[in-house]
Amino acid sequence: MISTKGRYALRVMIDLAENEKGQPVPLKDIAERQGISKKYLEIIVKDLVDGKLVKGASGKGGGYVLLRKPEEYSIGEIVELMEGTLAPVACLQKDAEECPRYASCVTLPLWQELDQLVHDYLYQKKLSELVRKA
Amino acid sequence: MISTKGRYALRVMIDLAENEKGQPVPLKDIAERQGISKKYLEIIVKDLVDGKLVKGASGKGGGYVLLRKPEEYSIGEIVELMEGTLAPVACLQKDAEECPRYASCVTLPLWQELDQLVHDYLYQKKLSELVRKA
DNA sequence: TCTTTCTCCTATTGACATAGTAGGTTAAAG
DNA sequence: CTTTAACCTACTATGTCAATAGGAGAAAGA
Repeated sequence: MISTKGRYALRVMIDLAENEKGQPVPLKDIAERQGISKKYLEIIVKDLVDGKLVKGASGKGGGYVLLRKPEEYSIGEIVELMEGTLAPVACLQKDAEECPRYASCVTLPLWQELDQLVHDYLYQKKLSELVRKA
Repeated sequence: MISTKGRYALRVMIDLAENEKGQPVPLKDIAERQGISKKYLEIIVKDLVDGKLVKGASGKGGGYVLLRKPEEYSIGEIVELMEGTLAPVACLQKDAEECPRYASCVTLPLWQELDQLVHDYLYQKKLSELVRKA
């Protein structure tokens, strides 16, 4: 299940794509438009900055800006950054400890196929597809 | 992310399909074969009984039996029973409180499509496809 | 009948994640 | 040099996960 962090982050990215007119977009404005506490958004946007998806500008006239064009962001990378993983089961996570049943596991192919399905869907989908054009 | 409950339940169902020879299969045997604590499996199997996926028989010679043929169980119904939902986001759960952004939500179609994708994949897949034939 | 072998039931627990809140400090523009 | 905004550290309530513990009740075989 995708948490608020992943869902809110996506809405922030969409908001940035919709409202950035060359100028940085202040978090306060995003919080108001989206109806999400600014304090909580700070945590989320920090992750987006650390993940190199957006850039922050301090001071008056500051705010956040996208680093690429909306069509160059996949939904998958946004969500995966926030959630840590898209894997449907623990054993398919990147840092998963090796499962002793790995070689004989009957259910593994099922989870792998599901993982692939979700991954493909979310990485093929671009941010630009969710942006309401003004 | 699918929890141990869902994954273990699936393994129990597979174990039942593989080892049931007209006789009930004791939980002790399943626990040993699968390397899962019998105590924990009791919780899981109780959910399977309540969900009418298996039947329990008390007393000596007792154990658990499938109520249908393996090809008549979809993986989806097993996992969904254990997890409560397959929905990727809270607002798509059956008992979800109505979201005030429902009508205008830009991300909703994305989650709906993802939900459909996962649902279709897991419901089309049958238990019989995971059973090792002796 | 009595013992064994099972299922079935209630309660508890440690660890961790989620979804925030609170209160400040630093950076930059005007 | 004041305003505005990002940035940083810490804290906390609540809930879920993944079990464990200790039995009671049901049914079959000796």
